[in-house]
Amino acid sequence: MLSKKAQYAFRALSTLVRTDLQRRSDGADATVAASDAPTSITEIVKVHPMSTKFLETILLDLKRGGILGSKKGKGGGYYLLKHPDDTPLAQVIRILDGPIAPLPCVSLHFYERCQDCNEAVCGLNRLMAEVRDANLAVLEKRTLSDLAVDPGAGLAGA
Amino acid sequence: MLSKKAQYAFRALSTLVRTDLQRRSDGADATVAASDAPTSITEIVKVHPMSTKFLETILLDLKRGGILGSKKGKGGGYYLLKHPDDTPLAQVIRILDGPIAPLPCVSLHFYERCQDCNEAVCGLNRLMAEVRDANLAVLEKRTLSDLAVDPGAGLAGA
DNA sequence: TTTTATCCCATCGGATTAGTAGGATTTAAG
DNA sequence: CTTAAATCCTACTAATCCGATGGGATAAAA
Repeated sequence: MLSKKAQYAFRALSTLVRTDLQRRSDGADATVAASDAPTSITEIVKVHPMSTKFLETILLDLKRGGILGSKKGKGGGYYLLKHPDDTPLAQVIRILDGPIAPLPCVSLHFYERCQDCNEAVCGLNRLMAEVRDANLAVLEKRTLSDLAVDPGAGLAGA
Repeated sequence: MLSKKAQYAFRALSTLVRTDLQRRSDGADATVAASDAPTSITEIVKVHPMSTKFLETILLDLKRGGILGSKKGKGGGYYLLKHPDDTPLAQVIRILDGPIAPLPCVSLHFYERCQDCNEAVCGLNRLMAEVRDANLAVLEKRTLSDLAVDPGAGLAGA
């Protein structure tokens, strides 16, 4: 299960994505830099009601994780460092919740050798690696862009 | 990540599965009932070193969950209620760790409505349902039998 | 100089997890 | 009938993690 941290992160990011895509279409030809249109925590909380202080630590994590940039002082806030297409959901989850794999011994980014079991011979290992791959197939393909799609378009029958 | 409980459960189950398959091939034509060949906690711990008391609570959970049967008293122990092919890994995980879905609002067996977000319109919902389905594709297909396959056979190149 | 922000660190209560303790109950065997 | 070996049951505990909060330092704009 995703932690509250990750859930809140995705909500906040959905707002940042919409802002980012707006900016890209308005200021065509990149006349406006992302760092010139940051969104403050206060603004995000207005859209997604949650603890301001808690969101603060989350956005800081995302910044340290290389997903967000920030601008301090009046008029400051956070902004996406890359195009929303270029940040897979997996990256967000790893920053806030750690491993995606169901076992440390099959984790790609947080690997730990397992005691009491020979990985080459352990049936569970192999199966959980399958689960990991199934997860990553979705989480590495889907990106921040997918968070912000307008559900009014084309989902009627889905 | 799987809890220790679930990990231990899978280890214990792998032993029970091997015993079960053995019995089925030895006593051909079902001359021996599963309840006549139970495996005690003591025996399991000999194979998989872990806290006896902790394993006790785990096997009790699996019994309450409908996966194991038990026989009390001297010579007693636990045994599989069904053919190993007929217990998907998903069932074990749900008993010990609860929901498989990454969010309560996309869980099939542990559904909870999410506050602060309209499910029909929420982008995260849709994506996490995808993740859930990817997980279940593996966890409902793979069964206890897959836990106990002999890795000596046919995995050399895998 | 004031206001509005991010940044940083420490703490805190509650929940969960992993494991323990002690005994009641059941069954087989001597 | 007694003993031994097993499951069953309830409660407890220690440690960790999670969600959240508090107080301030720093930076930038007006």
